[in-house]
Amino acid sequence: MRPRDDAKEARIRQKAIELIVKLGFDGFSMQKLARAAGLSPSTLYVYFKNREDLLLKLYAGVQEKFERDALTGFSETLPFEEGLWLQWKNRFKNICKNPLEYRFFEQFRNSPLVRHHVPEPVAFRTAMNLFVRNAVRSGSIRQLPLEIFWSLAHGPFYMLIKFHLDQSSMAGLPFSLTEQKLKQAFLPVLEALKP
Amino acid sequence: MRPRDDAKEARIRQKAIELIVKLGFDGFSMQKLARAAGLSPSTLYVYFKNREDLLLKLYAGVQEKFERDALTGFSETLPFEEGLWLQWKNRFKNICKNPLEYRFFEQFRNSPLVRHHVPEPVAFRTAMNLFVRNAVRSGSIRQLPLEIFWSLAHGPFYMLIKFHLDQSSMAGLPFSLTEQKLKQAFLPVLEALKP
DNA sequence: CAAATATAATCGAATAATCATTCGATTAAA
DNA sequence: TTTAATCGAATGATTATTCGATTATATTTG
Repeated sequence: MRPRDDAKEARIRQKAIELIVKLGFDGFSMQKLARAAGLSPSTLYVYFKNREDLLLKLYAGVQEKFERDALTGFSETLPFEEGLWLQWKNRFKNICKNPLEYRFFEQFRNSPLVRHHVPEPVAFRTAMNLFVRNAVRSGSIRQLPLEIFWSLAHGPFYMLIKFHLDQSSMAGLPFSLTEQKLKQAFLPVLEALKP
Repeated sequence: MRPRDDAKEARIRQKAIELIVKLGFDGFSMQKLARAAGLSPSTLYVYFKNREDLLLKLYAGVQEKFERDALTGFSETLPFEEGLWLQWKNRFKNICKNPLEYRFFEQFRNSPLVRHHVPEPVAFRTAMNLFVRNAVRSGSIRQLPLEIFWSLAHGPFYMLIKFHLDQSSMAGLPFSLTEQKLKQAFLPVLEALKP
């Protein structure tokens, strides 16, 4: 019996993300993917049940990787400022290292496909929420509904990321995010969250 | 000579947005649109040069409407707190009144199509930036790079909108945004921006 | 004012390309 | 020897767009 080639599946996934970021979901097709990955269209169906299954697994894979990497060095018991800053730094690094994956992720999340996505175990989310509860209990931050808290704690971050990836130029020059600028936004966010 | 039917074009635009929100760009086709709008596929090409032209004009139309409505009652010379709160309220109302348009807008902005979009006159953006300059000069807020300022001033808002439209449930119940909750997020944002 | 004309809107059908998926034959490795 | 991976080709459906015929209306003419 012939074994399934893990490297081949990884190549398919990688090429799929590249194509989708370049062409969008509507420009993306199984035949184009097969050509880009250097194999026959029918081989794709060995690794994925169909097109939708491929897209959903792509999304699940990217999400899992981003969440795992965001937890590097993290603990719910970290002091609040330190823990939140670590989250910002981890996510910033991961997005910079995998910009295509992030663009794919955002494209997927804003498409109707996301409704077919089977949600993952809530481990990541509960870790984050535990972190907030500890911070409230220790008096580091004020008590707020979770959605409001996270919008304050991460909203600015993700808008900076958007500016960065779009190379947006609000002032004269195209914007490029650095860890220093990240910090410049982080300190005011702390002010917003203080009790 | 037979006149062009403005109501028909409006119906096409409306149905197109509905279909795209429901099916995504890849599920959306000219034939489906024709059927939904109750006309022949070829009639679409009277009103739009081709599929891409349709999508770009759809986007431009939605953007223009959102920006125009966001300026209702607004002036660059408004006191900072009042002006920013008006922006939040205006945008919140418009999104609640036109959720499909907003979803389409976000889907488009996160797709590669956005690169083919010819940017509009910068009137809106410069109005906003003038507003910030005035606020800095009057000492209402601290001086920050524009991108950092806007990420602080609007990042939390748009994340709340996302929670609202996704009916996200971080706590037990699905999240639904109200003007009161909006205010609850707005006050800390002011803290973040104070000098 | 009524009738004729001009013209763009509209339609249904057709075109060629591309789509997702399948199938039978072949290949490679356990 | 067995068996799943792989392939090339084929399937029928759907795609964007076009075309010639028809329709409706604004304008001009009688």
